[in-house]
Amino acid sequence: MNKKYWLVKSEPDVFSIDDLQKSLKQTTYWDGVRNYQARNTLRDEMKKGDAVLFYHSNTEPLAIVGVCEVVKEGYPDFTAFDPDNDHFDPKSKSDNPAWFMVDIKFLNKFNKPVTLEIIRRNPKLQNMKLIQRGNRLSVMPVTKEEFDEIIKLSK
DNA sequence: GCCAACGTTGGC
DNA sequence: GCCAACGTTGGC
Repeated sequence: MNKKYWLVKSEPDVFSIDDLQKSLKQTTYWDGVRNYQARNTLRDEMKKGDAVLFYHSNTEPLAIVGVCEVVKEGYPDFTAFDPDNDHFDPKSKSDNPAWFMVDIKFLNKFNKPVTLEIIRRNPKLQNMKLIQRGNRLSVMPVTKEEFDEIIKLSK
């Protein structure tokens, strides 16, 4: 089974890589994704052991800040069922869930965050979905080559 | 099924 | 805080 590579975005004010590192077992459920394309990725494509780049959005600096891994594959995002939860969605029923999530575990935090600016300037990273115009996906695929290049840049 | 209005994302 | 880009909603 070939390992795959992904990138997830998070606003550090809401949930940062440090929050992940401090979480119980350094693991969290990746809830609140309410976009169908990202939902399909979470539900169908992300597999245990896949590597995930952790990106900080809406902050300074905008950067990929570390790596985590998928430890539990797609299952219903239960926060959609709870009317008191910010991510509540009445369209999603427990017997027919609309939204899914995976569990991710902290692996490491980069000594040198790889900023959006560095990524934009790197010829090998021009095809990353992250820097494509108008990209708003919060979960997206990354190629092995892109992943390896990001790791190289983080050292 | 079209498309205008609206809400959200996220870089700047 | 602004606003471009884009997804979703809902009237028709």
